[in-house]
Amino acid sequence: MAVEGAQPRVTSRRLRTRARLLDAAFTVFAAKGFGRVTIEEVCEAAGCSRGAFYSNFATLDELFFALYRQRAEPIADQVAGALAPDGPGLDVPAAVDRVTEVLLLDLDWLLVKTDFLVHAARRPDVAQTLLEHRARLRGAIAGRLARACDRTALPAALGGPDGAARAVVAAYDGVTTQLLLDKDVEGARAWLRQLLTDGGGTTAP
Amino acid sequence: MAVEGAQPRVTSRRLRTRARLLDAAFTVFAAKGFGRVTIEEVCEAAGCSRGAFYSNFATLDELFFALYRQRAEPIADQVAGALAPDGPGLDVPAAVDRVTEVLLLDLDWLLVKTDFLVHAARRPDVAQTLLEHRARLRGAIAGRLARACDRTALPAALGGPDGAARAVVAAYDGVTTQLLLDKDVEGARAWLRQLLTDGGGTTAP
DNA sequence: TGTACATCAGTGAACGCGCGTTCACTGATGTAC
DNA sequence: TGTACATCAGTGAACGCGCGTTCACTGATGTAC
Repeated sequence: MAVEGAQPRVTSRRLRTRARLLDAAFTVFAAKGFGRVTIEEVCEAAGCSRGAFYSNFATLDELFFALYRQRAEPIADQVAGALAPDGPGLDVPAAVDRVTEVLLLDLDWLLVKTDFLVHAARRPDVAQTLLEHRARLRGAIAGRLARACDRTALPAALGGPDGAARAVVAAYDGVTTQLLLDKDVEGARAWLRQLLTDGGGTTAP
Repeated sequence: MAVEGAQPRVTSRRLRTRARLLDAAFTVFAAKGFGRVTIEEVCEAAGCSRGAFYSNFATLDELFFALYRQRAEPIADQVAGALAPDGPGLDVPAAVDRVTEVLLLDLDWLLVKTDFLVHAARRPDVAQTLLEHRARLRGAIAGRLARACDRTALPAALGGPDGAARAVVAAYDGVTTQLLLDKDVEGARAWLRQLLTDGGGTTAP
């Protein structure tokens, strides 16, 4: 009779519906942009009724946020993985390629992520979540750079591993902007590789 | 009797209404984001009827585009002005401060600009306009760097004035992303100053 | 400069669609025996 | 394992608001004399 954790039997059916809604949301948000999507469209793409939507989410905002979490969280792990030591020193070109693979693989995701950014920019609490996610990424990069620091001279202007990590993140953000417009994924990768490899200070003359 | 240029007497009244709509649009778009704004809201903020809106613009999209052009076009000029030679060499810190003043002055504008970016990312023709605007900015920077190039050694990784200009633009874009989240304008300026000043290779040891 | 006129920018009421939201129901899923 | 039951996830019709769009009108603005 006690209400317990108020966890009302999370059935597999429910899980499936939720997953279908999230997948559909990604497709529809990527195609049209968050602001132009209706609940009805998401439901149609997910192949379920609007009632099913309301059974799982209170608002489109909530679905959007859930979608962001679902997709963004694995990415920080993957980046950390891509930076895992492959030896005593840091093979900058290889690491850059691996990280780029994770961060710039999917134009649709960049689109949704940027939608989420402008959304977050107007809601301090959402911005907080995004800042924390970014801090995790930056931390992984800074940590890796710090460990490699004795072998790899970082340009002084960057101000240590922490500043360098900040610069790397800014480079990725900057290249994302360009990428959204020219859709030239290969160009973006090549550019980043050049900037971060030669700029990173690993190559001896 | 001939239709002539079909330019039907652009009255001052019309000009005033149009300007009011554009100003209102900026306020409302900045506050809520393009996707969440209604024609009615813009009209209310502009203090005119919806009929007046339709007399001046066909769609919200059209108004948004007009707003972008109106605000973005002077900026390229201002950046070019801020980079005008103040002597034979290039005073990097001063130039960076002046450009930053133009590009990162107004958080509301960054918000609207980013909205416009994601909008453009889904419409190739709009993206083209934005790419051209960015090319103008980049060209102004590259030109200035080229002229100063004999005195100022650019890091080789950047690949000449053109590549360096690209890097500078990416740095601004990257810092914009961070700025939208943490709203720390002063921090962003300081960071850019450090990165571009010391990284630019002007300071002799 | 003043007046009479023509045009057309802007008004605001009216229409109706699209979509968010609700809710009585149905049948899928999990539980108890 | 099979059956009977209870729950609750998901259905889809219905409601109604908000807003895009239209249009007959009014009065501001510019023109001609």
